[in-house]
Amino acid sequence: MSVSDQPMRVLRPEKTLRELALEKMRDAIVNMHFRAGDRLVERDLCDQLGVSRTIVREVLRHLESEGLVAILPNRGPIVAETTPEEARQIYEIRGALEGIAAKACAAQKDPRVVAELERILGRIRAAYAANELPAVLTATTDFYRTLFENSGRHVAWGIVNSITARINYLRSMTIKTPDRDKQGPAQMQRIIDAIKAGDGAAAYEAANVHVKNAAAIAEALLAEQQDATAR
Amino acid sequence: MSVSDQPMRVLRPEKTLRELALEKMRDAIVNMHFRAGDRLVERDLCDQLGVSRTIVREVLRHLESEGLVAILPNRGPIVAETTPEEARQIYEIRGALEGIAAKACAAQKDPRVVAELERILGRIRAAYAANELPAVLTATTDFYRTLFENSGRHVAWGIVNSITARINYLRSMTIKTPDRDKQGPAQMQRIIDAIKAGDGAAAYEAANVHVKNAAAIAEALLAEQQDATAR
DNA sequence: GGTGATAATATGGTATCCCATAATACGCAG
DNA sequence: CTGCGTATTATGGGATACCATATTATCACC
Repeated sequence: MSVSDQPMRVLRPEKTLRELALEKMRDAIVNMHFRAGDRLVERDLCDQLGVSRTIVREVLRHLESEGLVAILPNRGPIVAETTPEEARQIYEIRGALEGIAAKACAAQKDPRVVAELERILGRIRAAYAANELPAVLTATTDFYRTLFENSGRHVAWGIVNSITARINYLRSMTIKTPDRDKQGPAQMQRIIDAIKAGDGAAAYEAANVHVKNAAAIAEALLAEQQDATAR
Repeated sequence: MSVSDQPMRVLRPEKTLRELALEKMRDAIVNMHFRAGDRLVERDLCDQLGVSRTIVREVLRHLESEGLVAILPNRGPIVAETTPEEARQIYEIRGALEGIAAKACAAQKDPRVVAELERILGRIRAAYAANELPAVLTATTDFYRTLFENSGRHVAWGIVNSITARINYLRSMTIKTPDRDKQGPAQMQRIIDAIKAGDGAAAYEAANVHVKNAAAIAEALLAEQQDATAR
C-alpha cells in the first residue's frame, strides 16, 4: 500500500445530532445533574438540549433500554433509581464478567497488554495522589476497557459499561472511602501480576475480589445512608 | 381481604402502540422475517406496521440499543448480523450468568422452585416428543426465567434475555440437532437435581455445561455453514 | 463504453398539529 | 373550613407535513 497500513479511509466523524444529545443526556443523569425520580419533561428537554422533540423522545427510549430512565405509564419518563438490591446484582454481574476478561487476558499473556494496564494503573495512582477523583473514575474505566477489549470481549464490555453507568454515584462514593487509594490499586496490581504470570485462575479471582470489595463498600455506604435518613 | 389475594388491582394492560410495534418488530427480526443486512426503510415500516414514523423511529432506536438493529450513517437502519465471534461471546456470558442463577437457586433450595422447574422440564420433553420446536424454545426460556427470577437475579435476566434474542436463529438450529432432545433435557435435569440437593457448585457447573454444549453445537453448525458457502 | 449531469430515494431532523389523561386549581355547597 | 365536583393545564402518545442533505440509479453524450 502506498501511504500507510489503513490508508485512504475518508473518515466520517460526523456524529448525528441524536448521538450528541444521547451523550449529553446520559452524562447529565450519570453525573447527577438530574436526580433519581426527577421527571424528564420532553418539551423542557427540547429547550435545554436545543433539539426537536423527535430527538428527545428517541434519546429517552434509548436511555430507557439502558436502564437509566424509567417510563411511567401516562406520566412519562423519570430518572430511574437504582435500588440497593439492583446495585448488588450489578456488582455481581461485573464480578463475573470482569473475572472472565481477566482470565482471558492471562491466557493470552500479551506483554503489550500488561504494559498498557500498568500504564493505566500508574494514572490511577497519580490521580489518587492528586486527589482528582473524576480522573480516578475514568482511568479505572480505561483499565477495565483494556481488559475486555484486548481479550476480545466486546459484547461483555458493552454490557458492563451500560450497567456500570447505573451505579456511577456509588462508584464515586466508594473511591473516596478511606484507604481505597491504597487498596484499590493494590488489588488491580494483583490482577496485572496474575496476567503477567499467565495464571488465569488467579486473574479471575483477583478481578472478582476487586469488585467484591467495591460492592462491600457500596453496601456499607448504602446501609449508613439509609440509617441516617431513617433517624 | 375481601375478594382475592391480589385484589383491587386496577390493572392497566393498555400497552402503548409503541410497545406493540416494538414487540412486532423484534419478533419479526428474531424470527427471521427480515434477514441480516436487510435495510429497514422507515416509511416502509410505517406502512407495514400501520403506525407513524415517530413510533417507527423510536422502535428502531430501541432495537439498536438491544443490538438487533445497526444504523449506518446516512444510510439508515439495517438488521444487525451477529457474527460467529459475537455468538461465542454471548454463549460465554450466558454460561456465567446462568451459572450464577443456578447456584443461587441451589442455595435457596426452595421446593416450590424445584417443582416449577420440573414442571417446565416436563413441557420441554413433551414439546420435543411432539416435535414442536417453537414450544421447546419458549419452554426453555421459561426454564431459565424461573431460575433467574426466583433467585432475585432480575438484572441478569434482563441481560440474558436481550442477548439471547441475538442468537435466536442459532437456538432454533441447535435444538433440532440429533440427540439434542435427549441430551438437552438430561442436562437440565442435572441442574434441577443439584438445586434439589442444595449443591451450589454442582448447579453452577451443570448450568455451565448445558450452555457450553449448546455453544459447541452452534459453533459446529456455523463452521459447516461457512464451509458450504465457501465451496 | 466510460463520464458526468440529473432524477429518484431515503435519511436526519424540524415544526406543528391532534387527542387523551393525570394532576392541579378552583369554586361551591354544607 | 371542609369536602366534593368541575374546569384548567401540563404533558405524554401519536400523526403529518416539510426541508436539507446524502446516496443511488438513470441516462444522455462524447
